[in-house]
Amino acid sequence: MPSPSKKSQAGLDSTDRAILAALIEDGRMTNSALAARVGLAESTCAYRVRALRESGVVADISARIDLAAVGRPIQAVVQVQLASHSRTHIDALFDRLAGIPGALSVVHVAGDNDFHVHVAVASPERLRDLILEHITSHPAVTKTETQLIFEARRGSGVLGPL
Amino acid sequence: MPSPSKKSQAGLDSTDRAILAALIEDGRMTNSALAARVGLAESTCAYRVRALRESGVVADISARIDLAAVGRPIQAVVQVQLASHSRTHIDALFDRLAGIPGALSVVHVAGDNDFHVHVAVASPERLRDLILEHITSHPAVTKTETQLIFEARRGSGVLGPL
DNA sequence: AATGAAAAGACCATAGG
DNA sequence: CCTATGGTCTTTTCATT
Repeated sequence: MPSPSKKSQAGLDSTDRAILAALIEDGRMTNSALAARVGLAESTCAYRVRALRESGVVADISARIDLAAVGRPIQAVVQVQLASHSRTHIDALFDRLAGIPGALSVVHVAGDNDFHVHVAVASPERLRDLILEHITSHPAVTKTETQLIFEARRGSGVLGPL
Repeated sequence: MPSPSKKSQAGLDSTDRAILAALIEDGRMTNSALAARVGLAESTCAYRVRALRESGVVADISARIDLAAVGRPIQAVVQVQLASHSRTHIDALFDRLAGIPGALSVVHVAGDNDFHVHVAVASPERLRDLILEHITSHPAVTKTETQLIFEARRGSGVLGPL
């Protein structure tokens, strides 16, 4: 009866964490490889993975693509300041920013600038156009601050020690 | 012979873009499902996907996990200013920041603050500890500015119109 | 929860159009 | 780029523990 599964937090035992780590490393790993790696039978492993996906612990499994290869070699962070912080304005702007073509992520932060928008564009001109057309054109936006990204890297992630 | 493949940029035709879009949506889609979706024979589709991965256009396929579910419900952006902008210092700090446990991404930007570090932590105390231990402790760091993240969303991405 | 085993399905390499 | 064929590996299902 092999199951030393330690629960270190809300419903996730060490086997689940091993599965998560593996799927972060390679989201296309086959179930059999995964089962071998975490030491489960294939059927059990498949069951666990399904449970993790259905419960939303695995939010999605998705390809990351080379931005230069799809014609968007320039990246920037555009910080956006709002005049009004009413819920309605925040929500509306959030939607609008997330919908910008080329927006990779939009973050709503506590601070002087309310949103950080990470964008990828084809050229500096396109960056200007994007900001003018989709951001500063909004009546509630008081200010933007744009920083060119020299290099972006992934961090070591979240499955090391707490 | 059915092949309307329009090249809109460097080596990528519209079929490739359809494949990329599908794999961004669901990186674990089977080759047969993908082939059906983009209207290719399975053999051809598999060939395309392999080419896209080998050429690095598909950088990786990876699971995104719910940060709260793994015990890190607090996110923040920590902006970091450096005293010296020598190549050596930049590189060293970049490595160090990317290695912080809980670091999701590290971005080197042109601006007053040189780095933006996106982190996920278990609690505000852990955030403080992380900053003190891994960031301000570095001799070249002159200043940090930290913003709590209220909400982070994915943008619409890069495969819409240029 | 976890397992093994069998049926169903997906994949790969190959050859030919 | 498509079809078609094997042979192999993978996933799923289910009765059992």
